[in-house]
Amino acid sequence: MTQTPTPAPRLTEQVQLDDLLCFAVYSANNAFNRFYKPVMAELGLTYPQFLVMIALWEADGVRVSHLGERLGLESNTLTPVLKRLEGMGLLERRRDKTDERQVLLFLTPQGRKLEERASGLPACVLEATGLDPVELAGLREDINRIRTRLETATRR
Amino acid sequence: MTQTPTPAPRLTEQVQLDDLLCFAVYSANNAFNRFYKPVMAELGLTYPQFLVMIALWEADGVRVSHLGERLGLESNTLTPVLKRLEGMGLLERRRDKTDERQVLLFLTPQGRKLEERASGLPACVLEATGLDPVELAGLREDINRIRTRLETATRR
DNA sequence: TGCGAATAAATCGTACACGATTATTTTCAG
DNA sequence: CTGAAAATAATCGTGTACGATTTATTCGCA
Repeated sequence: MTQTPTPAPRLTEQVQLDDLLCFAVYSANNAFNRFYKPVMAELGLTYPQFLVMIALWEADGVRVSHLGERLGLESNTLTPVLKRLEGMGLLERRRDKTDERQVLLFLTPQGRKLEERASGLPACVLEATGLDPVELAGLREDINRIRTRLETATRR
Repeated sequence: MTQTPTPAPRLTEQVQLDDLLCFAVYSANNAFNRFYKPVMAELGLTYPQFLVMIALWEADGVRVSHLGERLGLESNTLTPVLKRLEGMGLLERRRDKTDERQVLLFLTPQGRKLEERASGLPACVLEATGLDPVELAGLREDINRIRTRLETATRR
């Protein structure tokens, strides 16, 4: 009846790299980055800068922390990006007069104008992925569900 | 009959940030990073370092470029990571005697030993995502399909 | 054989991401 | 009314990603 505890099986006996959802997401994110790079270059933006601009095209005059909630980022990441976008003349960072702790983000006319030049992008990406919009929406929801689960599993 | 060409609709009228598959993937990747960070810290690794180790647990003695194909990365990204892992004593970088251009990667005993300490991880992640293995496999395949499509759409 | 092309990895500069800390301003309890 | 706590953004250091270039080595072929 004496029994040595069965050792946990080796990790690589349990899963291969290609079995890991996290690796699929990691690789897909890198692939999106590479795909977007030349497209974004025409706009003079990086991919994360583009995400910031989309958020501001939707609604500007918001606080840095608000933008951060929208993008899932904090000021340590956003501040340098926002300064670069400001340096390009696409937005303005103004301290809120009624609460000087806060910084509000306003698009410049030039920043608004950029939206026109980006209008062809959704179709372009849709074509690259080769998915019909319904499939795409389903996949997006599945991925968002995972993200939510990970977030609740992370904070403790 | 004279007709001004209809202007392309504003990008943010076509899509919201949350409609974008790329943003879902971007956020999910960040979420995975954050989820893994404290777990990886126990192993003394970062998340990308962990991916490298998995690849090497599966097969070591390989070239840098081979590892790069496996991970979808190139030497400009891998070399610094590999040097850190070598500095930690987890692997060795040896120039191939028969072709001095190539660098071969060998796990040290310590590098192999680390695999044991990581054996609990797959279960841990499975629990965090809350998916059953079948769903997870389906989602993984969908994401990989997108990645492949993006890659072929990127090279030109 | 020798030399230009090809291959493999490393190096360099820029731009995120993020934990930890800091600086500034506001809030609020006593 | 005041000083400690909270809120907000910025700063700093480390570690990826990646385009462009560089260095070292091997290959191919005239």
